[in-house]
Amino acid sequence: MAEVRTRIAPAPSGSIHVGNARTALYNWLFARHHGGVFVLRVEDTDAKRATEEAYAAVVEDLRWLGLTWDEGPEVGGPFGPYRQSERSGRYRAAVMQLLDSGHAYRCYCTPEELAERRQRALGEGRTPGYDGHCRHLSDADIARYEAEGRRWAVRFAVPPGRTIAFEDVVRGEIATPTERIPDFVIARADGSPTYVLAAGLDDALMNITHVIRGEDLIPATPRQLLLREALGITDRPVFAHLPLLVDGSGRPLSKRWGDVAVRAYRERGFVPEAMVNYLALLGWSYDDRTNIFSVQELIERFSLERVGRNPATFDVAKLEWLNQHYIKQMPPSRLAEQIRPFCIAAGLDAAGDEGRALLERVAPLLSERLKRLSDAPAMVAFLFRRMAPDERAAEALQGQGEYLGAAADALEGLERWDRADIEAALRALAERRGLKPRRAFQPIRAAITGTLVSPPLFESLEILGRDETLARLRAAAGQPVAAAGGKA
RNA sequence: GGCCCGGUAGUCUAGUUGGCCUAGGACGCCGCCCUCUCAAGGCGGAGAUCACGGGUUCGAAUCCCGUCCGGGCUACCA
Repeated sequence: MAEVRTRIAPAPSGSIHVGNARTALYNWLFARHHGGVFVLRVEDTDAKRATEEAYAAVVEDLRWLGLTWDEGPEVGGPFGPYRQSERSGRYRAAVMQLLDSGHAYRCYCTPEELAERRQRALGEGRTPGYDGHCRHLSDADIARYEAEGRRWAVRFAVPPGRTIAFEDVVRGEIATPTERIPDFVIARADGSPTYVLAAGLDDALMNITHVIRGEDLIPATPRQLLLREALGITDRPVFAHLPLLVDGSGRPLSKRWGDVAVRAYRERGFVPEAMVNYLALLGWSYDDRTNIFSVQELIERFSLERVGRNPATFDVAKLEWLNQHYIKQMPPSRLAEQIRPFCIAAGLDAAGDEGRALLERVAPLLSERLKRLSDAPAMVAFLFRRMAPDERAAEALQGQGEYLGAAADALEGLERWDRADIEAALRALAERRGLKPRRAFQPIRAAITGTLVSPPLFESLEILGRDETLARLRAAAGQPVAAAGGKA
């Protein structure tokens, strides 16, 4: 096989949809697996939506996912430009060629006329596609339309009596009689190309060998094949149409259901490794048991043959499980860096060196407790500020004043302030009082963190520091606090 | 309406040259163990008449026919 070339061709309408992210991932994995080229082509022909910010968001998302492109905007390549807005000359030339060769014709029908005929066809139970009205206009008709000042679009003249077939890697053969393909628009009245023309032509011009895209584009495929043929392009790419991603009720993922933008997942504390792993599993499987794949493993194992055919439901719970897995694997120092922005956003003073150091120290306690990076602030807030006890903590503190004072006393004289000695002192105290560990430590946790759920207690106290620990215990005990040196 | 694609537990899926499937794995859920809380980890459990109905066959999730359900396309959107 010649060099494999795949592409992702997003419309820059902001942060990319997770469905497009999956399509991008499969294209990328396929290219990497075969040592081929992954192309990024921006379909920004719809000027209304294609803002620079939206474009930047697309680029940012792809980079975040790690889907580096070998050719495309910002990196260039031999088949550029890679933004369709800069390729209009090529589309125009193709349209002219098709017009000249009789493969396409001018259509003078107005949108109103089309809508009306369409309605009528629907009302009479007929197939609503274009009726070929302008396909064989007489010179007189044309002269009249021109005299009326009508604008024209260009339609492809679909040849009758043929069947266009192609072999879809995931679905097998798909054949379409040309009778079912109405003459479709390839250039709008303003001269701009439609998707079928632009995407199909660019795929050919850029030597894309494997077109991997959503199954919503299956009907576009025979049209693009027809276009290639009419343009004299003899080779054709391999097609693979991926099943759609749907929500819990089987509908395509939409804003109504929840987060559909990749950026939303990043902002909600998911890490790219988890996202990539999860997306890979959504429609593809390697065997009957493996769920965890590093990017390298995905590249080695990915194949279109093992892509499924049925639509997949996006399940945040499984994504979270993977996210937790990758967070657990992360070196603590990296985890500390990753959670820092979330802590800062939550209002914790984690921006400076002191805050950074604090996060470095708690990170090991967090790695097995975070489903999302965004869970971190709530768990570490007590290290940055004193917390008013919540309802359950307040309850646990009832009548514990004397005990908490004793705990403070037990800790005050420690020679070394480390986890092991803190634990030994508090366990000894519990022992003396005949308290079960749970009953002994929860009041202390409540006094220190303001809650009954926190990172492990002894480590937490070690990190908090002696002064602040004693101050909080004494405050909770109702005792005067002797010159607490900690932050409050 | 027409054409196309799909239908294994709540979810993702394995299995599709028919027998190794009394349908395997994972997430989630439930229980137990561990335990200073929460997690993590270990162990165990519930959960699928393989959409439904026929047929072929000694034998079907796997083959054939029909039905139902879901989705896509049917745009001068992509």
